[in-house]
Amino acid sequence: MSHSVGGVRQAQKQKTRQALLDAALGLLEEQSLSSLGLREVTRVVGVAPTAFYRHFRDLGELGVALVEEALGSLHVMVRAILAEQDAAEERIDRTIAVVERHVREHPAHVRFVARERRGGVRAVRHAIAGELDRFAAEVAAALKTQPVSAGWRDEDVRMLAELYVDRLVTTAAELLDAREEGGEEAVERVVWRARRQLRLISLGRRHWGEEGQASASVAEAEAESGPSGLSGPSGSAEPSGG
Amino acid sequence: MSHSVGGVRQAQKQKTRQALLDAALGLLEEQSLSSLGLREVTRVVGVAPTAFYRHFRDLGELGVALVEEALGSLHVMVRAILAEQDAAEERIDRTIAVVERHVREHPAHVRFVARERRGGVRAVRHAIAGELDRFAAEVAAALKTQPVSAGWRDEDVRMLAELYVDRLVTTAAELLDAREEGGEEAVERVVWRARRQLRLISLGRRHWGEEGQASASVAEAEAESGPSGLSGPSGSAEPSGG
DNA sequence: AAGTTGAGAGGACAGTTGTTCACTGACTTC
DNA sequence: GAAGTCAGTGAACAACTGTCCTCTCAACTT
Repeated sequence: MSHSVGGVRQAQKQKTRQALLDAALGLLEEQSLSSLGLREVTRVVGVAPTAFYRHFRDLGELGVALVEEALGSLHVMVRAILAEQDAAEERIDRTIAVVERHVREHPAHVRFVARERRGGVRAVRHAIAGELDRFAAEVAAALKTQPVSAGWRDEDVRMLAELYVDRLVTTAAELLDAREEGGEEAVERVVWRARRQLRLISLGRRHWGEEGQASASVAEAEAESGPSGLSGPSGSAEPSGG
Repeated sequence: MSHSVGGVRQAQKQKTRQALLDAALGLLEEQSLSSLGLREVTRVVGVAPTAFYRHFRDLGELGVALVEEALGSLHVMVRAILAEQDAAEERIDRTIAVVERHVREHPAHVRFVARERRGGVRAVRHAIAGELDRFAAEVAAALKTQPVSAGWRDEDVRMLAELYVDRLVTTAAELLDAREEGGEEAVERVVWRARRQLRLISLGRRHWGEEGQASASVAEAEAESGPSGLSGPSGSAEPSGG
């Protein structure tokens, strides 16, 4: 048993590594990553500043690790939402309930992602963007299987998924703010708004294709270029060469 | 002329104050407010660190001033969008064009708002939230005058306005990222997506009321409670007492 | 013309920061 | 059981931070 990669040694290392992550996450509740200090983190853990380097090159690297931790558990969440095959209305309620639960159980993670998504550390921004991208891809795949998506172009399903994901992240962040600054009343207001907005989006979705994609001829022209080609029918039309 | 409040004196003061704001805004392109240093700012301007205190108590106060500067000009922008009475499709194109222009002309302001909206400085977060709230109110007032909004409840117009505003802010931030990290192609992708998402929302808006507000009886019950009361019809119903 | 004001300078203060280096000693391997 | 690995230590480093105090001197007031 003691032959393969070390046992107690690596376990203890992982333990302090996790302690560093936890301490950082705690400190990040009231500041942003780019202002967080290395010593500040090690002080909370109760370890020498130099010990930090055994685990991360710098705080940016720790930040990226935090992203994985925060958004990894999120993939579990989306499965929960997409698993059930409810009607549109119940699906919205379930979705929001899951978001509420997630915010309640992982407030620091939610705050971290919301804050650092546009934060001052490039590597972390990219890590979050990448993770949310994977997230959107999952949602898109699930949306595609639903009857409402019949006849939809893949890029359109994807743009809808991205709209949903962004809305959920935003709602989670707002929910968090409301929870600790506005009280029960503010929370209810956020929930109410999120529900209605999702309802409206879902409504737009159901009527997409009827008249949403402009005229038929334009829709055809677009079908060949796609999202990466040009910006479609508009006042400021781009050349199709791209 | 020299009788009333000072002339040259106050003018010079305003000048260095503006220099401090500009310097801070520049430095904030690559870090967040909570990591910005007082000395860092004064060094760029070329004044003594202590001079800072003549204008702001601390960097948080400077941040709030930056919010006003950044979001003040934004109100002009919304007037431009809402002024024209185009058809829905052209309105979307015009809107996005205005956003693109704004991002091109005030990139640092856009980045600042996007970053500090969920940033680590409470006072600044609140300032941004307040300003975006005023902004949403303006949009709501404009939406209300449009024929499509006939029969809409005020809270629903407001929630739509907030959806639009959030989408525009997000789009501006994404546009900025794309512009300086992804090249022309990435910018076009963002524009394409934003256009489609607005289109879908606008579509949902046109069909709101047909079936969007659940059943009639429930819609009635909601009409009395409103957004601040409780969360309306859902699986996890709240008591009406609050 | 004399007196007041206040923006900014400059020095000094105690703390804090990230990073380096040689070190210890419990665990792992042979 | 000897040898080696390596997570964590502790001291020292130069650089930096925000804030305090006293000072100057141009612009203003009367």
